Amino acid sequence: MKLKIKEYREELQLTQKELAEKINNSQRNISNWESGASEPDCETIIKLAEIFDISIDQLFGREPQYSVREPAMGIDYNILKEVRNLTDTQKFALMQFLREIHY
Amino acid sequence: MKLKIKEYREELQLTQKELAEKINNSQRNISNWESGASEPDCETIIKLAEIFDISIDQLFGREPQYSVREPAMGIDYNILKEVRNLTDTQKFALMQFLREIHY
DNA sequence: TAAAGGTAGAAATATAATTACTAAAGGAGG
DNA sequence: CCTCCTTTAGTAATTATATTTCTACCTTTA
Repeated sequence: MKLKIKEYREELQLTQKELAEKINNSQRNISNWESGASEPDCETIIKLAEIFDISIDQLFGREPQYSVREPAMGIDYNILKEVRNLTDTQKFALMQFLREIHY
Repeated sequence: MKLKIKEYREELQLTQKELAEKINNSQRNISNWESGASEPDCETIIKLAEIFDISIDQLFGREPQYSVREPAMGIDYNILKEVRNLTDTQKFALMQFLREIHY
């Protein structure tokens, strides 16, 4: 069984190493899971679904289950969704804001 | 991680042995999975969800319908990278900013 | 009380996951 | 073109975990 880890990781533009750090695991394990050489345990499967903000069924490559209630979005995804809707001018303002946050 | 195998098995009024036969496995393994002593692999997890006629999320003890989202395509790479490096506190500030930015 | 069905303890074994080292592949910049 | 750097994956050793086997303990029922 090969979970759809690579697909969702790349969607978030994370490297294997970055994803590994987010779930306290090794880059090599991410590689193994993505290739199907091994499988993450159930606890890790949940972590992955949470980071990708998808259902476990989706991570397993099954049909998404359409939600009736408000989806429990992850904070990263909420931000990305907002950013996508910005105009170029607003994006410029956002970049300035990000610079201020850093320094 | 303890999957909700026992609950759904009993709902179907199956013994561990009967369930084991349905998925070509041993009674002892069912026992181990139910107690949390071990975990079934991903392929078996799918088999179980199919026999119980539930989502994998339900088998994991999550809400029947968790979250669904569209693919995050077309995000500006630089912004995405910046956002990812923020602390949680900074992310909250950013969300505030994003809400204000489009009035 | 005996017998049968259902489940789980303990220990040995088998199998799989994880790690560590490292090399290949692909880009960025000199 | 060359070199450095990043990203990913091959191999093999190690570690961890699942699985098996044998069996004992319940509970039910005749």
